Amino acid sequence: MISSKELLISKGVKPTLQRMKIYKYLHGKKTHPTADEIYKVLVKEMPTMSKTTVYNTLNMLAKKGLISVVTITGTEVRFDGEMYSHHHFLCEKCGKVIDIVLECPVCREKEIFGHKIKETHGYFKGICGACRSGND
Amino acid sequence: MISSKELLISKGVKPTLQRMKIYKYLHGKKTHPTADEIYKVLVKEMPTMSKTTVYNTLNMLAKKGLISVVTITGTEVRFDGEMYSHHHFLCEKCGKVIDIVLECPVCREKEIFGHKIKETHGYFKGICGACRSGND
DNA sequence: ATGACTGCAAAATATTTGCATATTC
DNA sequence: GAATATGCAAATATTTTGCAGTCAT
Repeated sequence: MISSKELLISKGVKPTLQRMKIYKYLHGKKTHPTADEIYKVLVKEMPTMSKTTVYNTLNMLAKKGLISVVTITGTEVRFDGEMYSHHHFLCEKCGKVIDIVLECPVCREKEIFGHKIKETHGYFKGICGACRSGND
Repeated sequence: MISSKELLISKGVKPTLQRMKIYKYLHGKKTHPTADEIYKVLVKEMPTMSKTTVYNTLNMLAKKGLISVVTITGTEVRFDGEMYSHHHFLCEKCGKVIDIVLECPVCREKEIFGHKIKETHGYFKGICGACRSGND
């Protein structure tokens, strides 16, 4: 079991305190927070944390392949600390983004119609189970 | 062959001049413009066209199922006038959003893990054929 | 001391809202 | 003339940028 710190180092990322806090906050979390949500939580325990650093770090971690970007809502970018292949479901009622783990042949493609594929994202939109049964 | 006007009426949308212009601009177009791009084009031939109306109309048409929302970039919402099922490819180099028509078993699902699915979106990101071969 | 990182403030971008005017049935 | 639609301006939300200060090697 490799530590978060070693993981960052192995990808060539200098493990500063801010970066560790941000990465650890995302990793293993089932929610898919925005940069602003992450900032608001972390600034409480680290008052000097700035939003710029949160954005810088998230974009850098995404580029390094350590976290992934979820653009399901369109008006804001959400982040996911889990890198195994999975889809996302957005509930139109409660706004939650839920992980959907399934086999998807289309996601295995690395090239299509001459275009080189680096990332694949599958998004579903609808009403989640909890909202359907009235258990928010 | 049903006209755009009749199509809007059949979905309960009053076919005002502004709405017709916006719908016609999107429908049959292969690009996936933002609200701002649509506004900039249409305001030239119709100087009173306002951005508010463009946003209102696009959101309303999307809700009525006449156009679809493409959230592949995350920082802005794009719109697609074609409603047949297809995926999208975003080129990281030139920024183009390209339609990808393929068979996808996952897209046929109407419910998953108890969640009611209303929409499915498949997004690919990478380098498009033109950028790979240097023909921008 | 050099280069990398952080953080504040301001700018840029995208979208929504309040409200007054105009249009339609 | 009531309801609906439009349009301007202002507000809000999200993300990026410029730059000065800090930290680590």
